[in-house]
Amino acid sequence: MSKNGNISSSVIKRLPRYYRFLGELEKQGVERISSRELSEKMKLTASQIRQDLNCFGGFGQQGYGYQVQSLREEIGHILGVDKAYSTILIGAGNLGKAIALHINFETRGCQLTGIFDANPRLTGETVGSLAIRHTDEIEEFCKAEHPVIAVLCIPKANTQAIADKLVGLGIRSFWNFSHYDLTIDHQGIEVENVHLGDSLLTLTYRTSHLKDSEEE
Amino acid sequence: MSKNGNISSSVIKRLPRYYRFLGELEKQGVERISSRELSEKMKLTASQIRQDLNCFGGFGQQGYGYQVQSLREEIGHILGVDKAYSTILIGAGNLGKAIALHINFETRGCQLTGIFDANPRLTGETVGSLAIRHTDEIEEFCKAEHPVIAVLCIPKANTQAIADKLVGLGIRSFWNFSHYDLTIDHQGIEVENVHLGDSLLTLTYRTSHLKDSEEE
DNA sequence: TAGATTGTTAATCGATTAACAATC
DNA sequence: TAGATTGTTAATCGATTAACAATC
Repeated sequence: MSKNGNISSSVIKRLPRYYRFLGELEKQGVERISSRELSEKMKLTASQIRQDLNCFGGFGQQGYGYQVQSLREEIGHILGVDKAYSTILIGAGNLGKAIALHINFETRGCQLTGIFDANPRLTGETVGSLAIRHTDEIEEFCKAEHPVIAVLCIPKANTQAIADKLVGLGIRSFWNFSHYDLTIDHQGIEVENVHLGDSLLTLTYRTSHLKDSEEE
Repeated sequence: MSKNGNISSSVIKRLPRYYRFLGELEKQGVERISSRELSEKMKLTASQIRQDLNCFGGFGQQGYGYQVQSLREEIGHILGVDKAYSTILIGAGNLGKAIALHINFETRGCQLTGIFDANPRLTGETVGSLAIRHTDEIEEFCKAEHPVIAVLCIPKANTQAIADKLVGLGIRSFWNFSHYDLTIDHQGIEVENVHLGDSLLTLTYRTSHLKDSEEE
């Protein structure tokens, strides 16, 4: 069904957004949509939408547009929402707990199976439906459960060492929230660095450069 | 000091990362660095670094490189780390609390001055050094304190309405964590949408397309 | 001075937009 | 059939990289 070839990373970054908008439309009972209509909602050009969707195959019908439901399903399938990658979270501080509780892993092809923290006082405390385990148990857990994705909510000083160890234990992808740019040399390991601080700082930049606030 | 002109948004997005790396180098006691050395650490081309830094002015010295400390200070100043924009946070659920506690607002030109939640049971509870207020108090608070930035950690259904109201109360920038693409029509309002779910979903995509795991 | 490295211009690459023939 | 809208190719735009003269 999908043409594939080599999809540019900018297209891939837009895919979850298409998926969300189509989900919204589906909820509203919209059955078909043209690239022009969708472009108005998403503030993209219709050209770009057609170009993007065509990377993967001809999902539309000429003269008609796109079937909302089936297009959403196709994109979801491409993204992998129907997977169930076993996922562990390391670091059950404020942010770790919030991520565990706030993110719907299941609808994104992941299944949170373990939460770990180095602080023994947290061991046994539950977060959602999972009990926090001590980090000493990670190795055993990985050998038994073979998690594929690790969410890192730990201080930056430990990040690289822990990630390297996890690679040895079979982790193939990292969702990294520590204030550290994780890089893994091993082939075939994926890293998604999330820098919330950077995000805020660009907002500060734009706030201080607003047209009507030329200060200095 | 800065040339300015019109800086492309891709350069601006890289600025906080430069700032972090230079901070790290400064901590390590490194005094000077060449674009080539920095390019190796940051996995960029030396060309791009020189190109980026030159948008703002000649921070380097030919034959020598860049002074780490002063370059960092310059970039920090451009980003606005020395501002103190009064910032409010709406929605003190798991994520809201974690953001309030986990993000160092001060080092990013912001000052968290108020936390609000619609749930009256949370009113009075403290998060860090701030007591949660009821959302009914937002209007009064804004009229007295004139906050500039709002962090939105609220359900997507309410986001647009609350944001519109906040614009009327003087908020000029939004850091939006709700699962909703906030758009503001008013001129001169900045929005930074953070979609953590999208970030995870692209990681799921890449996990399912790893070279060694061609499944179907 | 010779060596190093920037600032800056030119060349390349990739992504976005425009246009239109194909087709439902 | 006529009208609408896609799929796809060509044109444009912008961002990255390469090259090198300027200069510390």
